Amino acid sequence: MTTQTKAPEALCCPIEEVAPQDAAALSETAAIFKALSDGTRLRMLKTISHMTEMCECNIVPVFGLSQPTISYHLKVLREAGLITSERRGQWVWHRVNEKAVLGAVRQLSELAI
Amino acid sequence: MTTQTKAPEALCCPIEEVAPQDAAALSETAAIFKALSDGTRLRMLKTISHMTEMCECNIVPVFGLSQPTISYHLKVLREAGLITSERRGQWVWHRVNEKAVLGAVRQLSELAI
DNA sequence: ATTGGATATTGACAGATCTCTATATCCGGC
DNA sequence: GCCGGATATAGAGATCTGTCAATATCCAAT
Repeated sequence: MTTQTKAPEALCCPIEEVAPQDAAALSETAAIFKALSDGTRLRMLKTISHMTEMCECNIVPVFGLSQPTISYHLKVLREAGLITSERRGQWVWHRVNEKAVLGAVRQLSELAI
Repeated sequence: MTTQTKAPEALCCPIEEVAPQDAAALSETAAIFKALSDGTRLRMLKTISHMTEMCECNIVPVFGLSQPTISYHLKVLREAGLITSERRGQWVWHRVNEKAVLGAVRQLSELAI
């Protein structure tokens, strides 16, 4: 925050901020993208989506990572709202939350307008 | 990679990996999402998109961050392919690369199928 | 109640990320 | 050629992230 740059009005574009409510929506979207920003988590999502639903015991052997690490990634995805998890007896089943994914898709699309 | 979990065939779903070429595409997509996973960068993208194109001297005063930090974020976005930058005289103008954004949109959409 | 397998949590560590200050580079005008 | 403003790079520090081993918790079956 040191070097103050001053743009000549005639040559540079006028300054315009993102509206506050947009900024709030964007930071929520950023949280979703943060969850999506890891190759392992993306592959997990893709795999779960493809299988419709999966339990962790079947996710673990696929990714070459420890069970706690997979559990951690599932938690990140869950807290971002990208998957839902349901316990059935001993196992916990995970599925992709299409609504959340499509919400992110929409936010992202708007950047290309 | 310690605790081996073994799922009973009858109760758990069969294991299925993501195809290698999909995995490669996904890790490329993850790189784009990594660039999108920061609130500041998302707001920058939104602002640039809204203004069609912007030069850094006008981006800097909007975000309350130092010029080098903005320069860094622009570089991250550029290296992810999300913006293109063109020098005109003293200034560098940035615009959103719609193609890259839409590519990410498509990858993301497929997770919700 | 005890046992064993599935999942979650904790603590630790290496590496990445974001931010700054300071400085360098680039470019147009004088 | 020099100066001043715009942009880029380098170095440093604080924080966040992904991973593991160890351990705790939960559940069904015995």
